[in-house]
Amino acid sequence: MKNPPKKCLAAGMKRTPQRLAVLAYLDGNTSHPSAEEVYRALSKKNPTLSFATVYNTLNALTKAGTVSELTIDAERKRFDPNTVPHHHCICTRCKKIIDIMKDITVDLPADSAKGFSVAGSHVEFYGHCSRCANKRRPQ
Amino acid sequence: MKNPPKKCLAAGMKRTPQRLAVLAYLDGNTSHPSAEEVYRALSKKNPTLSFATVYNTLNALTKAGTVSELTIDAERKRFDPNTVPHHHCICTRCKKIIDIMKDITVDLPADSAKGFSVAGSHVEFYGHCSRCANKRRPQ
DNA sequence: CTGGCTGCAAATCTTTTGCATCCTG
DNA sequence: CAGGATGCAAAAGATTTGCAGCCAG
Repeated sequence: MKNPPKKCLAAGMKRTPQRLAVLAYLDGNTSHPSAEEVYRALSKKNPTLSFATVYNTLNALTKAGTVSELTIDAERKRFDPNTVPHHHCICTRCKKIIDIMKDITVDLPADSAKGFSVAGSHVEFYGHCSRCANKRRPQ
Repeated sequence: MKNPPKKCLAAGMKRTPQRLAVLAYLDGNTSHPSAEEVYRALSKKNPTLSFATVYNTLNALTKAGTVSELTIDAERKRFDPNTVPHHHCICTRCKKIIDIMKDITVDLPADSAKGFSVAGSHVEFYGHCSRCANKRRPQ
């Protein structure tokens, strides 16, 4: 339960130390980091790591389907190693994003979008996380 | 049904021609335009309109609650004059965003996010719109 | 070896901001 | 008439890209 299977690079992607570092950082990470957060976290131990490589790697991993790009934060892209479809709770106070791994059945109401064929859905719950619900100030 | 009540500027906001133009463009608009689209659409008729004013105005309208800022497109912010909570269908082919004005009941599954108090929710349906479902190429 | 990767810097794109001027209330 | 609003240009932030050198396969 503590060590989910390590992510692997998709076939055809060279196993460079930079890519493996990004992959290791993301693996099992539920903090939905932005590219900058990935860079900052890794540049300490990998002084040569460049911003461009982080972006290139994240984009390559996204294209390969190894990670997902989240459109949840208007200011920047966030990345999620959890590629299983799931939903999110977003704390409007501290901005924390919590994964909801349970299935949620949502049906497109009849007569809503004529002829739209649904392939999937994503639910965002807005509100206060447990910490913020009980405090005056965020986090 | 064709002319929804005209949007008004919030109390305290000066009624400048630029703001009224942005407001008129957005009123009843269901295309979820980005700041650039608003600017491009209006700069033809309002040659003096500046990008900065469009951004300032959109931000002011958002703060006043007159329009909503959508976090649906990873590339840029989009704006929606429809401030009634609603949901969206997103065509993964032509990128069209269709409003779903019907209520959708979504419950946060028990035991999901301990202590999270839900204030609202937003559902995004992914799939193909009617046009794209029947064609080989987008739109 | 060789093409894919990397790091660097410069370029792009989106959005914000400083400031002098303008104009609504 | 005053303070908020505008336009311009520059700044800031996020992301991408060109290119020469490097290294995994």
